[in-house]
Amino acid sequence: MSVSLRDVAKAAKVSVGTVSNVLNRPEVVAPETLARVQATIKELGFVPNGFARHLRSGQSRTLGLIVPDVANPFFTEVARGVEDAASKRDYAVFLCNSDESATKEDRYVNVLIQQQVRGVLITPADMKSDRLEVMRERGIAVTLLDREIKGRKQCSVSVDDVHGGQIAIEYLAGLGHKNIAWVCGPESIPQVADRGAGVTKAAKVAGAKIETIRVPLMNAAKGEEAAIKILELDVMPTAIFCANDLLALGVMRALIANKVRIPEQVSVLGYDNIEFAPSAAVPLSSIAQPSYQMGVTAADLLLNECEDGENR
Amino acid sequence: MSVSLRDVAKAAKVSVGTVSNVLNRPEVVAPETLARVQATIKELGFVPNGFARHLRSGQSRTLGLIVPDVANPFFTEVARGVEDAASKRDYAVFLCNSDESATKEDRYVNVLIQQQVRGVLITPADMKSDRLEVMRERGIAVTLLDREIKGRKQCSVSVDDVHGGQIAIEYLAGLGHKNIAWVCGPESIPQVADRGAGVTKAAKVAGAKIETIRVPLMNAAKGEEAAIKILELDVMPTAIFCANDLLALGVMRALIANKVRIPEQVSVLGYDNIEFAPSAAVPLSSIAQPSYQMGVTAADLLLNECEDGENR
DNA sequence: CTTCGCAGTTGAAACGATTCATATTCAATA
DNA sequence: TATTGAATATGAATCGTTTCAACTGCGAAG
Repeated sequence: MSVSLRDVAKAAKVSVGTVSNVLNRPEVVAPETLARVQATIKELGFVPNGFARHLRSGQSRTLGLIVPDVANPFFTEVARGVEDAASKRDYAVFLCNSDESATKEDRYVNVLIQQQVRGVLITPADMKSDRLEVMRERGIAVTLLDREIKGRKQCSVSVDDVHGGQIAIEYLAGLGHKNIAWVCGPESIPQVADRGAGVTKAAKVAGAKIETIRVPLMNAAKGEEAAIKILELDVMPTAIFCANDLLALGVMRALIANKVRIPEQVSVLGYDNIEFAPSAAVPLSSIAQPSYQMGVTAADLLLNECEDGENR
Repeated sequence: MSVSLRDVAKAAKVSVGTVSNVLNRPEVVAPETLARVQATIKELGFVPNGFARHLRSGQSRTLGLIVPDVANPFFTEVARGVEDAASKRDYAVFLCNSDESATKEDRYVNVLIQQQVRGVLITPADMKSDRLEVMRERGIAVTLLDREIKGRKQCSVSVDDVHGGQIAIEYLAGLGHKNIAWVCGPESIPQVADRGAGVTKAAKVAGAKIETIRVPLMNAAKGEEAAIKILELDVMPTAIFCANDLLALGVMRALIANKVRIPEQVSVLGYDNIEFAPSAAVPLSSIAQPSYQMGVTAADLLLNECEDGENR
């Protein structure tokens, strides 16, 4: 059915080895042979079989990218960065969605191993598993995205979330706010914990009072709930800092429904600066993360590791 | 380095054929042999090499999904649907982002052919190319997503956009609106053209007057521009229907900035019902598309085609 | 007139699975 | 006891590439 390298060789009256050279090391083939073989390839519409191609060397030109939520604009931005960087170096990317579920994550890790990906970029759903170890052992390079494991030799790309939390509070304190609500998710998410640490640290320096409102999930609906809790406080804060933009959008929605004017009566600050933040009816201020750049950096780091290993 | 089927065979003291059977046709293997081999597989951490695996049969268990924009929530929803349906049938999905560029699309089609995907779901950037033909010839099943090609035998999944446009106008007319603005993108996008046709048709029936505002791109910034144009009209419409939610969000933002109250003074209706529509500070009404379901349906359709071909 | 080196080319072996015709075992039947 | 057949297990051939040692010409050096 499909045209094989052998067919090309026969049609161009050369050996299979020569056709392979035309594909992979054109500089060693005599110019006229090269031209003739290339013409034949085009004529027959030959596309090399990726399976067989790297079966021998055991090396593909594909990467895996496992994110906890493709629907989160933050991660789609990261994915674009990864994809662009990979494309530039002629790699293709398998984008996988773990939905924060360890089970799905395991499934995908397995699929990626079967597909013999060269490396994997992952934001792991949990930090305990030995998944990463398993991949390492198979010689698959792994880079962590937006999550870090202390005490392990392991590439990772993440931003300084402690610093991010600090920036936020410093910004609000600079506007004169002394009474700030901090709306966040579970402490178990490292980013939340880090941003929280930054908040505490900066609040102490600025002499601001922080009221922490913790919700179990970081989406708009939970943001609304958080806003209700804030409205019930004895002393209404003058500013609200949310651990991500979805929370912030929910908070704003509930506040507006309760006739609270933003930003006149209360300021709201988000985190991530997703594409929709400025598109909200009341534009949301937000701490930006260099999401696209994180993707690019992570992919480059990973590919460097892959190709380093090659020359050893 | 990596554990091969042969290693497992040796360790379990059976032949390679038996190990292969354990993997693919466990019912023909004697229970105790089965157990022993499975134990060995687990012990050695063996994961079959996908390349070699389907080299023989020429059939992988992977699909490709090419969308014009992963950052668009509509497409991420579709992607989730595709992924879930594929997972259920034990297929993995390569998610590719063409950015509406024919060049990137070509690149990905090639990558997918090399990866020997079983089938491809695609929302083609342009309708002229012979990409689809090329894949067909190689025996790769193709299903169109949200775009249709007339006069070709070709599976496709899309919603009736003419009907969608009609529904929108009927809804607004039912609320008493007789003077409606239709904010849309270029006529060259089939969905826009179809929705426009529905708008015209329903307006005639309802006796409503339609003012068409056309912008070159369908994002929030262009929505703002459209709103400015609407404010400059001699007769201000009482309702605005936008070709997608991003446009609608932009329109709402500009209206609010100009002290127009929604929905008291003017109603705004979007299309797609993206996740952020209800999260906007003024919740946006929107014509829903069954995006997730479209993904599921398309994937099932494609897989049926793939597996049909198998039994011929 | 050898010998050497170089550029180009060749084709068999290898990669790691699946497949399938063949072999083995063992119990039931003649 | 001999024959048959069902249930299992075997292992060589195969898929489409890459790799690499060996080969072929051929001009230059000795």
